[in-house]
Amino acid sequence: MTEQRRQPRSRPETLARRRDILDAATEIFGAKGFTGGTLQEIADQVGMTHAGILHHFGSKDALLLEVLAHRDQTDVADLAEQHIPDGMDLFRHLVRTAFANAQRPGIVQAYAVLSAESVTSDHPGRAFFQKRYETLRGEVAHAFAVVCAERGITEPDTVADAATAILAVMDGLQVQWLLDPTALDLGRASQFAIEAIVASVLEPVPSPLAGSAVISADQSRSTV
Amino acid sequence: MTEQRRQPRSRPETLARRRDILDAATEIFGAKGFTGGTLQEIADQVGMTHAGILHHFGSKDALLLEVLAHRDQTDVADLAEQHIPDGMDLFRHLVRTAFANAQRPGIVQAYAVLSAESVTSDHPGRAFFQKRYETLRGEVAHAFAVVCAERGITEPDTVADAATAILAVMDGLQVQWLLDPTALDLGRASQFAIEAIVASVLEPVPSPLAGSAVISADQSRSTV
DNA sequence: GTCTATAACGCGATAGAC
DNA sequence: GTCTATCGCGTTATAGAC
Repeated sequence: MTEQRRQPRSRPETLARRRDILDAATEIFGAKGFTGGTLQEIADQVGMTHAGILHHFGSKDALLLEVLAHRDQTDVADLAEQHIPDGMDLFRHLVRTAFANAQRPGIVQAYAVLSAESVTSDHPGRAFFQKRYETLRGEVAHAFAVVCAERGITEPDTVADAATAILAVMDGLQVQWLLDPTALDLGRASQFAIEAIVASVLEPVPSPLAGSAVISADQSRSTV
Repeated sequence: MTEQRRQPRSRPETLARRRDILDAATEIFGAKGFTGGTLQEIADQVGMTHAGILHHFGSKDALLLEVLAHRDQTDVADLAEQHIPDGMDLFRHLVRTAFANAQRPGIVQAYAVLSAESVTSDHPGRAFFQKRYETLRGEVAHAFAVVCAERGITEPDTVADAATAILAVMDGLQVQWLLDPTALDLGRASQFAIEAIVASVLEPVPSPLAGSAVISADQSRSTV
């Protein structure tokens, strides 16, 4: 994150053309995944041939990496460069984002599909998402550190788990929502879960599951 | 779920061969996704040609559907048919499952990759995952209803959001864990999140985010 | 900078021998 | 039930005209 904007490109009209391609690629990769989407479809959408796209980006892999970088600097610009909301404001920002995401299923699907696809062997987007999650976990953990410093001490493990869990629940809710938008209210469910996690960090509750050995990794077979 | 086991197949050795193919297909589809995995790779793994696989399953799409059905009836057998843990026991079961999942990344990856891939247009596994999540949400919501009846009344929306969120956080944690197994403890983080969500249903806390308009879907640009 | 043409390959699926 | 062979198509990528 916070990469320098590289601009070694030449003509101004060329840059606009590249942006058209990036937008089309975001849509196609989001709709069909990276493996499923083809240069042909992207080319059709911007009105050129697939050879033209390869002229601009060199290869399909390189195109994906530029799509991810471009989306990130467009979408997270205000969060990463401009002003990172801190402390409790970050959690409010995340909730607002979840409500906003409900209005743009295309972008949500692109991230949901590509992030999960990236765990497959030698996927070109894997390093990007590894770094992305690492950065986001750090930002959320920092917000927890700020609010915890105001109130009391909290276990480092708890903060780490909570930060990971907040990102996880937002992602997981998106997948369920994409599969069936009528099954849940994306914003409301995200707000509920984030508040639950934040609250349990600020005021830890005794485990409601106590009363049976829970910790050991036994031979349970269910996948879920 | 709770499908009748269909056994219109003939020879006993053929059934064993089919099972070999299903296991190999689970591994390949899990490692490379449905679109990315090929019949050739699956065939190599069981020592035959791709034509042989098509003889048994007819098409690649049909093979995926049988993989999903087979995995489901194998893994969730005890949960769905035998004895569905109820009330608080279900949440304990989910936590145990998360710890157990940390010992079998292959299966975890198969579900993570295929469920996210299934949101893409006309994916053959889409209906399966829609139904799967619908069923799981129902089971978790029922567990909430049981524990709520013991203690007090809770909003239906809250129960629905909590049920969805528990499944979501388990899925989302799996993706982050697959991308970097050292970044989080899958079982511990799942337990933390599930306890936080269950606790906030049983003893609702005033929103820790209060103090600023949070609800409205504004023009936030961040994706997260 | 975009095109046409083509190379080189892999895919799923089918046909028919054994 | 498994094989070989092949069809037909789509893919990424390259070469070269304009």
